[in-house]
Formats: sequence, structure tokens, C-alpha cells
Amino acid sequence: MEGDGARGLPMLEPVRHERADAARNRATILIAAEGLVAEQGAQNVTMDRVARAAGVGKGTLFRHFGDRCGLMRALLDERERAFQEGFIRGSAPFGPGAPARTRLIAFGERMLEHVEIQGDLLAAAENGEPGARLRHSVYAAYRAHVVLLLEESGYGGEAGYLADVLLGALLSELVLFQRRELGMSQAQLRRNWGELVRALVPED
Amino acid sequence: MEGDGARGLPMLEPVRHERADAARNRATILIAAEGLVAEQGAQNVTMDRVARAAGVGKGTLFRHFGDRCGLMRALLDERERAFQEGFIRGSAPFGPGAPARTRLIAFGERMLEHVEIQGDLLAAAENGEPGARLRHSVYAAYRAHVVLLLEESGYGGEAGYLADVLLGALLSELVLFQRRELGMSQAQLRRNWGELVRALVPED
DNA sequence: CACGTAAATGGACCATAGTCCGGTAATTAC
DNA sequence: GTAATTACCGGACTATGGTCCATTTACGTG
Repeated sequence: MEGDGARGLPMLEPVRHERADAARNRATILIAAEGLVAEQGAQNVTMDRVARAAGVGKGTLFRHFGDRCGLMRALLDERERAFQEGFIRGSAPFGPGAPARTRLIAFGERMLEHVEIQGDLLAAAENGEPGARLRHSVYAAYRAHVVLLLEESGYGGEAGYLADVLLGALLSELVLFQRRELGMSQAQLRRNWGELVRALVPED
Repeated sequence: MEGDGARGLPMLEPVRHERADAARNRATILIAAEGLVAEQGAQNVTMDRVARAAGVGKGTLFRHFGDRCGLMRALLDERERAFQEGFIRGSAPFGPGAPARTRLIAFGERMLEHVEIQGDLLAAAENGEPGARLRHSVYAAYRAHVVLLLEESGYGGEAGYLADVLLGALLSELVLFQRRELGMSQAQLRRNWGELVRALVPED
């Protein structure tokens, strides 16, 4: 049914060439949005203001980023990419090379730092329709990584379930609540995360 | 500063007498909202439509329930109250009388059932500003209960932290995702919940 | 280079959550 | 019973996320 081009190579990119003006506008928008977020906080930035600040129409904004969460995600993208790169190909214990349980602890610690630095932006990016964040590919990537580590560690139970629970403990909404509302320190969260993982995952 | 009536009894209700028309309107609104939710699903019910269906103005709606989440919560209120009543004063193992760990497992199982039945409504009620659900008194009540059980069980770590993690595993957004998107069965979730608690909480 | 096509654009438009306030009706004091 | 008070009412209004489409602009081709 799909009209594959029957060329030699299957196309890896959905878009052959992003038009120059589109690329320029995307960059302009991201810079404008970044500035607004920096000066007023992610929560107070409206799509209208971003569009006006970037000097483009609202339609352009939504064409490029889909929705508000998409824009926020795009702002996080660079860090996000570095984060994923880190646990896939970085150096141990975050990257490969250390025992699985150790890596899992390192994963959580990095995630806590990530939330510390990008907290509001993360919260804004995850705050869409119910369940949207779970269906997104970023969650899938994290989940797959945790599942892999759990299986590697020899965990006997259902790794997918435990991955959901563990990622739940790192959810930005929760971590921000613990930090700001409950007054837990970052060190406290790190310690508790470590204990949690050690209690659940076998040493290998 | 507060003008306490200096009568004999401290007032237990913030409002001395809800005016008859107000009470009538609240009831009418709840009935109308219940009907709309039943026939179109919580997600598709707008405040405007509820107001029109109830034959009241929008202002009345917001005066009574604060915001959309408040209305959804009010619709859940009866079940919610029964749920809380159950784990505070009900019969074992959900209520008092059983070992703490057993009660905790029962708590989770009831919560999973609760999500099964009231899923969409719960999701709608929890879907507000980031962190709002965590700051709400319902979350505080659940958290306090779980903390109590953990301490009673002789859990050595920080009970508050573990309570957040455990409640995260029961979050309606997550459970609905696991049921609908991941295709996990309710039995599977029950089993995994039980294993999770048994792995983390000492038998007592 | 001229041209045709497909993509990008922008801002008018829509839907919906939430606010505000002049008017009104229920309660209370006398 | 009547007047004063107080709480309630309703719908017009605002703010904001998101859609639509007629118009414009870049790009590949002859």
C-alpha cells in the first residue's frame, strides 16, 4: 500500500530537504523561545508571545513544533540528546562498562541532576494530555534502557513493570514536588534512589 | 483576626448555612455532569456544556467547584470518601487489623480496582497544573496512610520517599497506560504490585 | 531564466478554561 | 411584615492553545 520510491535506498528521512526559510525560522523561534523562557520561566511563556518575539505567525510555530509541549521538548532537545548519548555510548558507570545495577543508580542520579537544572522546562514539556508523555518516544527510550539494565542484572520479575515504577520515582513532577514542597535535598533524593535500586535489583 | 463565633462549639463547617438555592444548584450541576460524563466520557465534557445542561451560568459552576479538576473530583467524591473510609475504619486487610505489609498490598489492589472503574475520571481530575495533584489533600491522605503502614512494618528507610514511589506505581495515568497501551492485564498489575511491596517492605 | 509545483507562511478564526461584576433573591434583624 | 444585608447568579469578557486556508516563497526542471 505504501508508495515506496523503488529507488535504491529506502528513505531514512521523511523530509528530503527542509527549505532554507523553514530552517531559518525554526532557529529564530528556538532562540526567541529560549530567551523568553530564561527571563520569565517556562510556565509564563505563551505561544503568542513566542510567535511575536520571533516575528513569525502562530501557524508557523505550530507547523514546526506541533504543540506547546513540542516546543518545550525542542528546547530540551540538545540536553536530551546528550543525556541519551551518555547512557548509550558514554563512559561508565553512566554508559556501558559497569555492572547493570551500578549503571542504573548512575542513570537515576543523572536524571535527578537533569531535573534539577531543567526542572520547569521538563514539567512544561510533560504537561500535556494525560498519558501523552508515556506514549512519547523519549519515555520509550528511557524505559527500554532501564529494562535492558534490569534484565542484564538478572532481575527475575517483570522488567517492564519495574521500569515504569523506577521511572515514576524520577518523574520531574514528583522530584520537583519533593525538592520544593517537601524540602528534600538533592543528596537525600540521591541516597534514597540508591537504596531503592539496591533493594530491588540484584547485585551482579 | 478570625471572627470565631464564641458560641459553644467550634464550627466544623466553613459555611454556616449553605443557602437553599446554592445547595439545589450544586446538586443539579453534579447530576448534569454525571450524566454528561457517562454518555460522552470525562475528556469530552466541557464546562460550558455542563453549565447549559444544568441550566445555570458558568460563574455558578466555578463558584461551586473552583475549576474543572474540582468538578471532576466532586464527581469522584463519594467513591473517594468510601475508599478512604475503607482503609481508615474498614475491615481487614484493607482496614486496620492485618499486618502492615498485607494492608499495603490490599491498599494497592483496591486502588487498582478504583482506577479500573473510575479511570478516565481520575485522569481528568489529576490533570491540572504540574504538581497540583501532589499538593492536594487527597494525595496527602494517601501518603500519610502509606507512611503509617511503612513505619508500622518496621521499614528502616525514609518512609516518605518510599510512599511517593509506591503511590507513583498506582498513579492513574500510569495504570491506564499499562492497561490500555501496554496491554497488561489487571491480574498482572496486581501480581507485580504484590511483588514490589514484598520486595521493599519487611514482613511483620 | 522562466515556470510549475510543493512547501511554508501568517493571521484570522475557533474552542475552552477561567474571571468579573451588576443585578437578584434568600436570610436575618427588627 | 418589612427593610437591610449578604450570598448567589448568570452571562459577557479575557486569555490562551490550537486549526485553517488563501497567499507567498523557495526549489527543481526544461
